[in-house]
Amino acid sequence: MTEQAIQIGELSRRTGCNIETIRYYERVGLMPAPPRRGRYRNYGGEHVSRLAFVRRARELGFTLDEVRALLGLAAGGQASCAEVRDLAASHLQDVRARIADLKRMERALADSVRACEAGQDPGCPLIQALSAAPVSPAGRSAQTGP
Amino acid sequence: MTEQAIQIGELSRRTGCNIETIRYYERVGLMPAPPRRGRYRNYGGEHVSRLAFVRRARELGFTLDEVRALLGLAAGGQASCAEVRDLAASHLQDVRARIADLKRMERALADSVRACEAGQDPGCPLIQALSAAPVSPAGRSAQTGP
DNA sequence: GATGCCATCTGTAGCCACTACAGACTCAAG
DNA sequence: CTTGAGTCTGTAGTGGCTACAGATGGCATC
Repeated sequence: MTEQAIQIGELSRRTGCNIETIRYYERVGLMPAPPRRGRYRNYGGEHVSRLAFVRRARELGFTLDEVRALLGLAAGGQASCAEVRDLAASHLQDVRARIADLKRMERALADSVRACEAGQDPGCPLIQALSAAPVSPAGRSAQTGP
Repeated sequence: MTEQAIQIGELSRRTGCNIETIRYYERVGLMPAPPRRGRYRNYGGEHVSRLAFVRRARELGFTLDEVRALLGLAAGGQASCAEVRDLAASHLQDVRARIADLKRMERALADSVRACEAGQDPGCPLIQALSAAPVSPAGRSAQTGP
């Protein structure tokens, strides 16, 4: 029979997911509490695929809440395709915003490091830049992101 | 006199830094405990610039530990320029790695959303992609990043 | 001098997504 | 019987804040 139950260690090996993380997913309701043999958890094929799904969604940067939503939609047949797409599209916007943020950092950092390497100034240019005052002495500033 | 002390609210306004965050920085040793008038904290110009420094470093994505290091180096004169540059360069590498990670996500997400929009497949292509099996059935995988 | 109101104070708990223990137990092999 | 690997529960820690409860402080107004 190919339908044998596996233990948490084997599930971990098959999905690349940490054992502690698997138990954590169970606690927060992302994974169902599996049946037990004695006190040991017993997983079947459906658990392997569900956990793999979760992991792949996480690798795409979805939050656990979004993953929960995706799991719900995945169970609901193809009627939910539009909802899935919306969720993904909105997450994509997030990701792009984060990339833009990081690119701003990258540019500023690269500039400073280059200035440091040129090394003409009196005092470290990077320290100068951090000490100089674009924090608007009379106004308030906006945070980086929501 | 321009040398008057300000309270935490005014410091917050001048730096754009949340009051609770200022107190948090004091707790974790990023900001010195200022003198007090009664039980109220009293800040001077040096606090304004230090906090502004911290905020700018944070906006560049430095961790609080790195900011601590930068503050130490900033106090140490120009001898430390090389160390500052190294710190910034290594942080720059981090930032670039994170950008690369996010770009991978972005590509995968954009592809899936596009497939969803084409909408030929039986079942949502995004759900299909998450359900399909590139999690290496026989091996283990690496996490996204440290 | 009593009242109202805002600012500030301390201390604690919550967020996210894990990760890391401590200390008990189960089970199979040697 | 012992040993060792695996699993169990429960709790606490990470980073970088943010939010709240409940107590004071100080000033203006009546």
